[in-house]
Amino acid sequence: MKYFLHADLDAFYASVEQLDNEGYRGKPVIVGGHPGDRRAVVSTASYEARKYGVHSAMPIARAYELCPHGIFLRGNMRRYKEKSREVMDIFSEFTPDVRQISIDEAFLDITGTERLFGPPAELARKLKSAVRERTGLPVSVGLASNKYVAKIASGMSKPDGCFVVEKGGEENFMRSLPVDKIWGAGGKSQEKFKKYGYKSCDDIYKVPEQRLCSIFGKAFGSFLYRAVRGQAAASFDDVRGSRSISAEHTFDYDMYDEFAVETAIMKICNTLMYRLLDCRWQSRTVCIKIRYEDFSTESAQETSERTVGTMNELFERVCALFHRKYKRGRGIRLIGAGLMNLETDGVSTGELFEFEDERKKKLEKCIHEINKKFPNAAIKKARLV
DNA sequence: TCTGGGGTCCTAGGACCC
DNA sequence: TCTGGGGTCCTAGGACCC
Repeated sequence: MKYFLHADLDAFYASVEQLDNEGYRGKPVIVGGHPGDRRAVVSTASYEARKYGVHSAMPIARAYELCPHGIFLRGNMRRYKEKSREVMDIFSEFTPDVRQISIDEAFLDITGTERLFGPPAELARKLKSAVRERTGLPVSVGLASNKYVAKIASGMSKPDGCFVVEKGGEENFMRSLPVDKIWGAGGKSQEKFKKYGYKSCDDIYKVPEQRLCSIFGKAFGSFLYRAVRGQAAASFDDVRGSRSISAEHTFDYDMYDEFAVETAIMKICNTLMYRLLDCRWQSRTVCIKIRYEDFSTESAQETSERTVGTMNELFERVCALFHRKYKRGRGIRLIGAGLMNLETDGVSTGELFEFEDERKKKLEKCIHEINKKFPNAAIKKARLV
């Protein structure tokens, strides 16, 4: 019988800030931007800030209205990644099977660890105090016989808690919950639940799988059927296949100047290319994303025979897509680009790099290495300065 | 108060092949 | 003269997560 623990750091970015700055402790900390940062949103709000109604994804301007005396910070990803690493390392001391699913949470397969750490609840207690003592961070924990229920359980235990779902109790546990606790059912699905009169998971439990599938589509219908029964989601344990990387930029003001948009695209391609070099993957598919002033969003992608070799090539391909897709005269709110269907490097598609390309490729690698070693030197294309 | 950035997965339709 | 069914790949858009 399998047993899983889901660990989730509480208000992670805000907690790190409070750890690093004594003056922030016990105060409402809001990470995401400064008041006055146009179009910024809340990334994380400390529990003190949540009391004022501030929450993730809320515009900073709104958060400032609700909590004008709050401490507003832009955040420091490098520091958060560092703390995340420390925590994940501690998790690894409890089981070799740690699956990190985001910067601040992970699943631990703790099947068969009883002899070392005692029963699951005891292990959870030890894990929580190890994280607290060695990193200073609070973590919430959920325990159950599958990952899905463990995840829901940790949510119930927040903040700084531990929630155990006993073996065999998964179904009753799920049925007792309101539909807004279903992980994987967001705003659109909640609206649909309302429309059909589903208030609790038990309401959904009573609906036949076929009917759920006809209402919500095949995959999501089956997912719901299993979820309210406390069963593991099928898609949960498998290895992910295709991967992608992307970068985007929201302009402070809607942009009408195509040259300026191209410059933004160049910056984005620059970032993407270096990230591609870092992860040592390859891609033949590039994509563009345009969000207009009315928030409507369009995207286009194109797959070619050739893998993307240089920053210039990427830039040209993304620009071509942009000009094909862009509806002239409309204000652009956001521009983004990405590389999809990443394949492992080395299984090279035998591209015929011309001499010049090979040379550029090497040059880009060198510049990247230098920039990594000397972050302050920042070698850039003239257009990006 | 207008709504970030970086991802994953699903769906539906079209092209193309057998 | 139009027509079937299945499989795969690609594309655009949408939902969702942290």
